[in-house]
Order: sequence, then C-alpha cells, then structure tokens
Amino acid sequence: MAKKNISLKLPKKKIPPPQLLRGMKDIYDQDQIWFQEIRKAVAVFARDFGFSRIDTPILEQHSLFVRAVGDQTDVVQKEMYAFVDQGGEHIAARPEATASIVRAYLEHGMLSKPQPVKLYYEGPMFRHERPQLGRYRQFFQFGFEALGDQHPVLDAEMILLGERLLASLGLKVVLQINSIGDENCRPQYTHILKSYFRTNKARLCADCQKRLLKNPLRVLDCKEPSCVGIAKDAPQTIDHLCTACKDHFVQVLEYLDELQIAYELNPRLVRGLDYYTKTVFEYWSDDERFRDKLALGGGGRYDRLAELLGGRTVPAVGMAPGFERIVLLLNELKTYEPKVYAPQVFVAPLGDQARKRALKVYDGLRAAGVRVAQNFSKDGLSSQLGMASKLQARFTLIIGQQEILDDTVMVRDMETSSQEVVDYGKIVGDIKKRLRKK
RNA sequence: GUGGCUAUGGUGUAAUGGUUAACACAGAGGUUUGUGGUACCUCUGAUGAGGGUUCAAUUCCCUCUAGCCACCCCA
Repeated sequence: MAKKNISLKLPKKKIPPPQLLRGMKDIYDQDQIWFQEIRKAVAVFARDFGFSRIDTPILEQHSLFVRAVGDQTDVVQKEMYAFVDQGGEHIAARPEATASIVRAYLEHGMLSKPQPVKLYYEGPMFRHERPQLGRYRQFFQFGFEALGDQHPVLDAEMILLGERLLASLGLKVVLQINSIGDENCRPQYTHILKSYFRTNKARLCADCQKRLLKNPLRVLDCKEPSCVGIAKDAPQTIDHLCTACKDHFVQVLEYLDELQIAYELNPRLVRGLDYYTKTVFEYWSDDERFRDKLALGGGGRYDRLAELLGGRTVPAVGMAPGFERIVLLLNELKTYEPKVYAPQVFVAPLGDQARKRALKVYDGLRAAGVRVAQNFSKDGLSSQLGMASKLQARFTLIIGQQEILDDTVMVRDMETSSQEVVDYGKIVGDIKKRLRKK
C-alpha cells in the first residue's frame, strides 16, 4: 500500500540548474594556478618586507565604509552590497579592505605597538557593478598597509614593494603618481579648482556639473572629451601644495629616483576614495592593449582615515592590486610560467590483493615526503601506465600477483622504460635513493 | 544604472522552418584479463529559461536570465 505515493520521478517541468550569481566566478584550473602563484609571491614579499598577515571579516558595519570611503563616492552610493540582518544591524560586504584594517588597528590598540605597524591581507571584495572585462562583483585583492608613521620613505617602500612584486610575476608596469595635498592645502586648492571649473561650467558634462558641487577633484579624471579638454588646463594639485606636502612629495620622488623606479607624474590622478591624502599612485600595464583600460592596482597615503573613524591621528600608507587583472595579463602576455610539480612516483596495483598492498606503499611514500600519485580505482595496467605518463611521473611501481608472491615491487623508470625488482620492505629507501641520483 | 552584440554536449565549432542536430578535443570503455604519450573501434553528452507566430521552431518574433564589449566607476 501507499506504493503509488513513492515516486522518484523528476518534475515534468525542467527547472533551470543553479547558476553562478552575476559577476561571480569560480576559480579553478589555470586561474586557480595563477591565484596560487600570486599568493605565493605575496607571502614571500610580505616576509621580505616585514609585513604580517591580518584577516578581517568580509562583513562589517555599513557605517564603517560610509565614514571611511566617503558617502559621496560611487563605491558607497551605488556599489555596496548592503543589507539589514535578522538582528536589525546594518551590514555591508566590504568593497575594499583598508577601512577594515584601520578599524582593526584602532579597535585592538595597535598604536601601542612599535610603529609603523605593517600588515598585509588578501581576500574577496564586493562591489555591485556591471561585470566587464577584468571586473567582477566579487573580486580578489591583496594589499599592504603601513600604519602609524608619516615618513615619505614609507610611501616609497610601498611603491617599491608593489613594483617588485608585480615584476616578479613577469608584469611590467607603468607607475603613475600624484600628490593631492592634505587638510591644510586641499581646501584651498579645491576652492581654486571650483572657480576654474565654474567659468567653464557650461561645457562640462552633466555628471561633472554635479561633481563640481560634491567632489570637484573627480572632474579632473572624467573621460568625456569636453571635460578632458577643460581638465587639461585646470590648475594642478602639485602647484598648490602646502610646504609640508610639497616636501613630502619631493622626498618620495627622490627615493624613487634613488631606487631607479620609473614613474609618470599624472596631475589628474585623484583616486575614487575620499580618504586619500598626499601621495596617490596607480600601477598600469605597459601593454598597449590594456594601457589606460585596466589599473592593476593603486594606493596612496591616508593620514586622516583613522580620525574619520573617530580615532586619534594615524598617518598611514597602503596599496592594493587585484588578482583578476593580474591573471588577465598573465594569460594574455604569457611571459610567466608557473612551476608544475609532477608526481615522482605512480603506484599501479593489479587486482584486489595488490591494491591493499599498494595503498600501504602509497601511504609510506607519502609519509617519507615523496610526491606520489595513484588511480587505484582503475584496473588495467595499460590505463594506469597511461595515467602515470600523462601525469609525468618519474617512476611507476607495479604490484601484481607475482610481486605479492615474491614479496617484491616492480620499479619502472618511465623515461628509459627499464624495470627492476625491489624487495617490498626496502621500497621507500630505494625510491628515495633513485630520486636523489637523478 | 545606460547602450550595442551574443547564447548549440564539459570545451571549441558546424547546420537546418520539416525524419535520427554534425565535427574535433576532452571523458568513459575496448582492441591488449601484466606494460605508457601513437593507431583503430564503441559509448556518454547539447539547441539558456518562458511565451508567441506556424501544420511544424534549435532556426522567425517578444520577454527574462546570463556572457562579452562600451559608458560610468574602479581592482
């Protein structure tokens, strides 16, 4: 009874299979290899430059980003993943990490540590934008931050670190740099800039007319042809820096000269986040296909950010490149090959009894530090050898009925196709010896 | 958020208003129940979703979704 109610039939209507969320991406195969290469490079450079890792949560209070990034920025106004949780908290998925780093610095009293506090991170960031080449709604960044010190040598160190790291991945970059002043000189400059634009207001695009009121610096890097023309002759930040900012900038450039790091002064470089002061910079690809299209990363000094968050003054500088854009270039330029670690030994049993022994051999070799592979669910020797050669294993261990009887293992050299019989009990030592010889 | 182009097996492509949607690669199995990159054979597997026009739609039309590209912005 009740038999008719038991049904394993699929629904008549075809339900669309689950799909990636828009702008999200699975990272696997070649992309995953690139990601690992980048992570490795980041870890090495962090160690060499004395940065320690910090992981901050993906979710933060919504207000953190409003205060840090700026409530007039596109990032906050249009692009944040924000929601109210079950407890009524206003929450946002981080669109960038610097705000979280400064929050952590203040919250954990890192100002009592030796300064500067040097931290690095890597992880996903979220911005609700229309996906495009090299742009996703979840994207990965790594970043380096040095907090608690205002010396210009730190700006130079940061730029050096980014340049060398990208170079180690085979990427030649063009460094653009500018200084946008601080609380002493920026208001005055903004005033001058505003009055310049106001005289040309009629020729500015609609967006820029709005920007003029809220954030006039952004008019400088508008791409509308008419705005570009006007911005070209606009008063430049570097001509209106106060003495302190000018000195700072000059010193940064001197350090870069000393390091022989090439840079382009770009008076229109202002960056999209409000918290920057003094030095700002961006890394661009030097490949003409991507030049002016994709920034690999950017950074700058943010001496007032901690105050924006209600803490004491913590001068700081940082930078953050994006994984996906680096991967995009690595795939296109093919200037860099990740190292492939082929297995050293492939274990091939024939039959059930041999499979049991092979499992032990496999575990023994693994424990001895040998890179070992297998495909125990396959039966034929042909297909197992095929697998071994596809994986580019150096040796294959063949264990069949005969070997079980003799208590031995057959060692096959995959390059020369020569085979030797080795005592089962000595196999780990024998393999290690063979690997040393090669 | 705005505009343009696109959507066929896992991947890359082909074809058609009308019988069974073709090919290559990848995958699985075999030729060879104990010897590997070749060769040959077999198999698995697709028209993004919904609606409309039509005797008939994978093909034509609309909507949605997604992707790419451009704008905006940025990593």
